[in-house]
Amino acid sequence: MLTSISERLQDRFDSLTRAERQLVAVITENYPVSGLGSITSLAEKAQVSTPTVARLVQKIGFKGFPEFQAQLRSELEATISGPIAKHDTWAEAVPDSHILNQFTEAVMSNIKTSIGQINTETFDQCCALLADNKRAVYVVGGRITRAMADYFFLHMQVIRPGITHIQAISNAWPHYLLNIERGDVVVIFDVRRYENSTLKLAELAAAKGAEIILVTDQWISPVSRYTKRVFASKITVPSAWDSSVTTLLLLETIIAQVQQATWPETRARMQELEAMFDDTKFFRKFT
Amino acid sequence: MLTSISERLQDRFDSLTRAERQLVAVITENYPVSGLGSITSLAEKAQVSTPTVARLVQKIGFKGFPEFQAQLRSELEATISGPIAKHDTWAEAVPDSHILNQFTEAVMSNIKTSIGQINTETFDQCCALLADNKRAVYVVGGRITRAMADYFFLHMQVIRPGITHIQAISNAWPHYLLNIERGDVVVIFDVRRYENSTLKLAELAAAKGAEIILVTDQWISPVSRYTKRVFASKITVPSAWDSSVTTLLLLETIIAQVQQATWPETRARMQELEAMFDDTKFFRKFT
DNA sequence: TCCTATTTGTAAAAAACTCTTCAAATACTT
DNA sequence: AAGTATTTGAAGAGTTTTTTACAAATAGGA
Repeated sequence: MLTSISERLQDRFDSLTRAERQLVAVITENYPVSGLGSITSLAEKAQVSTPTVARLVQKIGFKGFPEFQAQLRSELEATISGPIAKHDTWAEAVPDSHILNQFTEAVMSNIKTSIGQINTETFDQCCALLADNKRAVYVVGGRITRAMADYFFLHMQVIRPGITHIQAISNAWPHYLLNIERGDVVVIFDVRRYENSTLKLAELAAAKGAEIILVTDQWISPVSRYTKRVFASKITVPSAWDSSVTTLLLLETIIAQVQQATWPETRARMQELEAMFDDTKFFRKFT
Repeated sequence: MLTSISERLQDRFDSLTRAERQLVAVITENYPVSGLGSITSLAEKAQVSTPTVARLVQKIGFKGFPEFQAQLRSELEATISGPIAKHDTWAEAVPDSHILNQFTEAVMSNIKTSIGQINTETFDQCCALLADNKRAVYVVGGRITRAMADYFFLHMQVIRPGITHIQAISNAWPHYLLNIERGDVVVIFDVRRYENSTLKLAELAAAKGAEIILVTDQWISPVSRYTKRVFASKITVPSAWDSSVTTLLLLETIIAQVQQATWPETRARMQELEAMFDDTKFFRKFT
């Protein structure tokens, strides 16, 4: 296996010349950042000439400076990224090339990117809106996002009263709009291909003074023109389809947060539900 | 004080254009290493043109790409001299203690554990079964898993004919059973609290000689007594609720794999669907 | 539907960088 | 101390990278 650059430099240090040692000292001192600039700047910092640098990297086995730098970058990547990116933990059981691995890696990366970009203030504000029982909540899903909207609705329904699921795709949605009042919350799901009916619905809801929360993809649905509360998830994966995993993660986090905020009031609802399950014997006893 | 590049990018994210957002996603994903190569390689990775990169860095206040890179290096220097481990991408923007972080970390860990435990042979076999058009496929969801079953159904419906969604909770399911034949595939979703009707349905389906695929949680539904094809996901998170993220990831991977396996036959179906969308103008043009 | 504004990429010019050549400087040997 | 071998940097050739100018494509509005 290829050894790291700093190792190679250390190994050959004895056989190097004065100018080269000077150079190695500079590279090692602030490793590996100092090697990431231009060959010129590195030479200047070490007070040697550029040919000296070029010769050194060739000496330790690279075709040229750019190749040396590329290696440096890839080492850096390995250093910086945590165990997740390196898939050390789970790659062992599954061959790298298997789709399970490829897919999981892509999803992990999507999650990291998307969650990192979320503004926590926006997040907290949205949760506060959803936890406010005085505001009615409407959940709007489209063709693709139907399942996500349904999942969100299902949980929120247990947590709080006054929640309604609107299928933006159906003909019935204008009727729901009649009930929307100023201050109500409308959670809109819209990913590519963005749906015209959803956009129209958003426009009307905004006109009625509703607070709109938009859950969308990295390309951002045009619904965003009616609200500042936007959650954009990265959804591209090695598949003919887009991934909803990041979106689901976001939803579950929102659910957890709202649940926590409303716990005192929700507690009773939850217990009632539990009791109902026990009575009906609809479910098996929790194992 | 000068703000960091990733901050600058995220601050202005809303006001950026499509190509620029693509670019930001790539930069952020493997930050900051991806920005340390040439402008050309960065542009290629993000699938945008080099001028787009040049324009973006100017937009966020640099004279040119080299200056941008210099700043990136100096940030890196500051980061590296400190604890490297702290550098997780999402940890920068989100305080450690925030629920977004706790939740994401828990989910990541669930994913790692669950995907690692999957037997690739079982996985491949299941995909092969689902890709076989000669077998009818039935998808069975319960109360909690309804949304997951629906999501799976929605995608499979596009990929292949002969797929049916059964709500195990409804009264209608015995009728569906009549149609099940030897060799048909029944995909059953069952997480705690395991539902009696689902178990009964599995028993009957097994008696008719159906191939059962079970998607369940870490405690494994009793349906497992009727099949060896079991996918168990870890679903515990810091919440009053269980997480479905890992399950969804599994489903999407199966969808991707089946899609790939049946591509030649599916291609036509997909194109027809696309054409329909274009005709109906139901959706907006993909941005 | 057409028109305007914006966005995006192509292509070529400008700039920067990398590498090679060669001669001067240095170190080493006899 | 002189000769030889090695090391080093200046300079420029050749390459790549960055930037700019402009035209095509796209989106949004009338």
